[in-house]
Amino acid sequence: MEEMTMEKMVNLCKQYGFIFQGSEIYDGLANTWDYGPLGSRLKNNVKDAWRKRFIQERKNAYELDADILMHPRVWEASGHVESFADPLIDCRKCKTRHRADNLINDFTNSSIGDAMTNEEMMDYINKNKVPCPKCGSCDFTDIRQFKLMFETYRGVTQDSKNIVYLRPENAQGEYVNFLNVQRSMRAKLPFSIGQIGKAFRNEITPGNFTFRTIEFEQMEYQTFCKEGNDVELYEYFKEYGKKFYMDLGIPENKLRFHDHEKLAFYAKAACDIEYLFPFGWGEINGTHNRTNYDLTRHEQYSGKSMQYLDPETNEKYIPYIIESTYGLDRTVLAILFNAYHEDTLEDGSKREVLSLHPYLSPYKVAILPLVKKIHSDRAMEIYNTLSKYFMCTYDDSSNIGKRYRREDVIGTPFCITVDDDTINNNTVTIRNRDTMEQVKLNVDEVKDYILEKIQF
RNA sequence: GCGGGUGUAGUUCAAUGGUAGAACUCCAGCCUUCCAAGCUGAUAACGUGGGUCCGAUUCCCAUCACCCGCUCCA
Repeated sequence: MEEMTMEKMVNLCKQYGFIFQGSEIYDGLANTWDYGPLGSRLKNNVKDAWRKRFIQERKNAYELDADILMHPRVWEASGHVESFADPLIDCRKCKTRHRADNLINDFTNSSIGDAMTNEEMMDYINKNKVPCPKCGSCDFTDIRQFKLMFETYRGVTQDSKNIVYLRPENAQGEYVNFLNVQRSMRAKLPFSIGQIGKAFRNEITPGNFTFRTIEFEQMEYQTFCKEGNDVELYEYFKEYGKKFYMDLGIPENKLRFHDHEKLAFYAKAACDIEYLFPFGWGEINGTHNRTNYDLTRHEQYSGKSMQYLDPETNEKYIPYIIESTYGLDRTVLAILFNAYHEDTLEDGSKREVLSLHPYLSPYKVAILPLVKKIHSDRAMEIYNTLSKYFMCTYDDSSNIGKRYRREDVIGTPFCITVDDDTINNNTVTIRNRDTMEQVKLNVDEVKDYILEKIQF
């Protein structure tokens, strides 16, 4: 069997309407991708699966849909305005790019660069003849601030007073609404707020199809708890995340935990779940113990109390937060790679199959009249009935074998063939994508048969 | 943003300084009662912009996009 490469996946996604290059007719806009008819179905099904596991099936879990645009002070409180911009510097000799602060820190084997302004760093580099780590020369361009947050303007004039940012992460939406959700839902700690939504980062790097894009969607889960419960919850959500991926059909040997050695300023502990992509292990989930850092900062910056009154002990305190973030686009990509395989049939012919969990499949059922002229009308009746319950597709072109193969490669779990028996005896043949087994069912039983099989 | 590579139909590939060719896919039809069969027909491409030239898909330059590597990714 040929190995599935990123290039083949990009082609397959384009060919069958999963994912298209963004703005393709204008030669594309780098690192943007549009989800086509099947891709959006798949993506929405992943979201629904996540909602089911993380909101519906859990107690004390609430969904939120916060705005992308937030008050600029939010990003000062979160630390993004300060730290989400890299001071970049280029070596004129060998053309390599470096972060100026890292250059100084590595040179001095300290962290003095962290506290310096751009001017101070530039002075330091020139005075101390800090060499380029690659070529050893000291001939650098000026420091340029590379802002990782997208900026736009609110109102008619474009000045710094009305800059608003496209959110670089969703988490702050949950944090600023912590008290609203807690009060309106009469929630007691520990409770969780989940949110699915887009975030934007002005990244430099091109990145492996939809793995790394400038606009991306996250499924986030913030659990608010009392200090002391945080360590246990952190471990719990790591495992819960892994279980979620395995429920989606990803085998354990394609998943691993990756603990962060270098922690962000807000985090006490951080661990990724990685999936084995063709380009190597890549992060698809991140679980962080953010302590009470974020709420404390929001209390400082907003002047509003973020304290929780514990009804059991009458204590007041700022909760700890365990964050578990699922990259939706990355999860979809991992699911696609995991699901794709080629089969060799008994007669030696090949078929391409997307063995998606039926819950995730864009179409649950394909309705196929065996002979177009004879069975189309009855098949269309069945389509009209079943499509009230789940996504169906209808195909009457060319021969039946070809239509099976088409459904295989887009991951449709069931094909219903309408033949003379349907017209005479009201029975259809249901063919299973993975096993290729066929069963005969009365038309009236089909709906329940399918509904049972597509549960997550 | 740097270095290298690649841009021809939906996909995979040809050829050519002078009307761009095929296979598969897709579409229409014929045939067909369960796994990519066959037949007929149709649609469909030189990434973009300059330059050289009588004439550029081909040569040159720029640009855009993609791929590999670096850098980056609290």
